[in-house]
Amino acid sequence: MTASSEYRDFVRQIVEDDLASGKWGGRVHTRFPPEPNGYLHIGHAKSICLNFGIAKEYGGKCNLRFDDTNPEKEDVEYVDSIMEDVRWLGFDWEDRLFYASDYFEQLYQWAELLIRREKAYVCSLSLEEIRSGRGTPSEPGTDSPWRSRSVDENLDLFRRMRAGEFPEGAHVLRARIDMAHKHMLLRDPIMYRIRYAEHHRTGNKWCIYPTYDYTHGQSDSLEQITHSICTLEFENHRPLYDWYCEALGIHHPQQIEFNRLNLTYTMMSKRRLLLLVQEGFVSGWDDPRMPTICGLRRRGYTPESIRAFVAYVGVTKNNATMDMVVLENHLREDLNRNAARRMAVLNPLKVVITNYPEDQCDELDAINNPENPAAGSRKVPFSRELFIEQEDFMEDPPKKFFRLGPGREVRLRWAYFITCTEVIKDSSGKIVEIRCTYDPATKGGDAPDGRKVKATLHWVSARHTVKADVRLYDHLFVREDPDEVADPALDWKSNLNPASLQVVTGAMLEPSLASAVVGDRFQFERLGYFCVDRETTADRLVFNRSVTLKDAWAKEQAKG
RNA sequence: AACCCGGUAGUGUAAUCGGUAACACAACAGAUUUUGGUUCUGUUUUUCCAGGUUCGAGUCCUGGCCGGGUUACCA
Repeated sequence: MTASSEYRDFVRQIVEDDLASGKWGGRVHTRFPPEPNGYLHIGHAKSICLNFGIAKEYGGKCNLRFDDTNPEKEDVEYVDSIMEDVRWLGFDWEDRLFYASDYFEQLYQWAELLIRREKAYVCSLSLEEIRSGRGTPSEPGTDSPWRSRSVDENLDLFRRMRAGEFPEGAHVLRARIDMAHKHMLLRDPIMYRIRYAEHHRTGNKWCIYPTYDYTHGQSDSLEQITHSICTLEFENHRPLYDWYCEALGIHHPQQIEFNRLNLTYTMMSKRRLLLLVQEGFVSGWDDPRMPTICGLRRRGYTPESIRAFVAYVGVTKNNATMDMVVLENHLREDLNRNAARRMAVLNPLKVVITNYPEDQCDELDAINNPENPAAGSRKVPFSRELFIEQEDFMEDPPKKFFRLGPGREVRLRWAYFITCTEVIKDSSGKIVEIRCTYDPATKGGDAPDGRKVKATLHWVSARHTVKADVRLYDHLFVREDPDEVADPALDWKSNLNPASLQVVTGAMLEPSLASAVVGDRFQFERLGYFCVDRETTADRLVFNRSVTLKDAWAKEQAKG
C-alpha cells in the first residue's frame, strides 16, 4: 500500500521523468509480450496491469505482441487463451495486435545488414562445440574458426540456410561481439538457428528462426515502443538488447526490469504448470486450484480483485513472495461488497421443530447483502423439518462453543429462535436428528423481550431444498514454498496437497439458488464465497468455493 | 566461480536534495454485530554487519555478509 498519494513506483518514476524531459517527445508506448507457449498466470497479470496501466495513466498506448519465435513450443490454443485473459482482466490493445513472426522478413534483412557490417557470421560448429567454445564465467571463450568468414561467404551461407539447403544444427548465425566478454551472453550469441518446424502463423515459410535476443528489441523498435518493461531475469539481456539496437542504428527503447510476482503455496513456472496439466494432477489449465488467470476466473475471482491485488503488491526490484492470504483478502473485500448472500448447508443435520405444524410454511424476508441495501431482499421458506450444519451442533460443547447444544437457544438466520430439546442417535451412537422447539414471537430473528442468543445459524427448509455438488478447494501445495523438501530424494511434486479438492455431493441449498447460472457468485452465509462452475448442467448444479470467510472459531480450535 | 541485481516489522511496500522510520496485511487484545463475516479501537514487532563522512545516515563512501538471476541453437 502506498504511504502517500505522491508515491510512484520506480517504473512510473522513470516514465514521468522522461515525460518531463521530453526524451520520447511526450510519448509513452509500452507492450505486453507473452510467448504463446502456455496459459497466463497471476504473475503475468502483474505485467499486464503495469504495461497497460502505465499507458492508460500517462495517455499512451500499449500493444499486445506475441513473442512467437520458437515454433516447437507454441500454439494458437495459447494465443487465443492469452487474448481472452487480457480482455477479461479489463485491458484493450485496440488495433495493436502484433506478432514477432510478422517481423521475420525485416529481421532477416537486418541480419544480412549485420553480416555486411561484419557484425554477424555463419558459424558451422556443432551445438557442443559452440557450448564449449564459449568458455566459462571465469575463463574467456575461444573464437570460432568460422568467425572470420568473408562477407560474401556469410551472405551465401545465410541465404542457403534460409533456402533450406542445410539440416538442422549444420549452421547458426552468430553476432560477432567478443568471445572474452565478461557477460557470457555477449560471447557471440546466436541470432538464427535452423528448425524445420511448422510455425503456428507462418507455416512452413521459414526454416530458420531468430532467437529471443535477436528479436525482442527490434520488435520493440519497430513498434516505436518507448519503455520496454520486463521482469528481472532479463536484466542480463539488456546489454544485448542495447547492442542490437545500436548495431542496427534503429529506434532504441529503454528496457526496464521489475520484480516478478511470487505467491506462497503455489508456483508460477509455466513448465511446471504444464506438467501438472499433462500428468493429470489438475483437471486442466483452468482447474480452480491453478494460479492461471483462467483458473482464478473459474475459481470465482473477479478482474477487479486481481487488479486491486496487483496494485497492492507494488513494483520494485526485490525478490518478493506474497502471502496467498493477501490475494484471498482482495477477493473477500470485493465479494463482501458485491456478492448476494444465500444459505446453503454442506453437511446436513436434520432438525425437527416439534411445535411447528406439519402442514405450515412461512415465507421469511432475508436481506441479500447487509453491505449494500440496494441489493434488496428475498423470501426463504421455513417449515417443520430443516437442515443445519453438522458442525453447528455439539452434544457436549466446550466452553467457547457458542452454537447449538442440548438445552441451548440459538437464532436461525432471518427465522426464529429455537431451543434444542432432544438428540436422536442411531444404533452406532451417531447423531442423526435433533429436535427443537421454536418461539413464534421471535419471527424474523428478533426477540420482543430483548433476550439475546450467542449464535445465529444458517439453515434450509428440508422439503424446499435444491441439491448441488460443491467443490471445496485448498492450496495446491502443502508448503508455502513447494521447492522446500525434507528428503533430498523428493522434489516439489511431493508437496502437492492431496486434499486440495474435496467434493461435497449432497449439499442442500435454499430454493432461490435453483436459478443460478454459470459464473454467478454468492456468499453462502457463514461458509464463504462460491460461484457456479461451468460444468453445471440442467439437472446438476455445481459450485466452486472461491474462498472461505475468515473464521475466528476455526482459529480458536486450531489453538487446541 | 565470473557477471548482473537486490537486502527497511512475520509478509509486501513507503520515507523524492542527508532531517522524528511509516502504511497495509498478518498476529494478539477488546468493542460492535441477526454471518465466530463486516466494521471500529488498541498492542506487539523494523533499517544485514563493520568502519567512514556529517551537527545529523535507511539514504552517501569503503569493506564484508546474505539472498536472487545468468552461465540454452527457450522466452
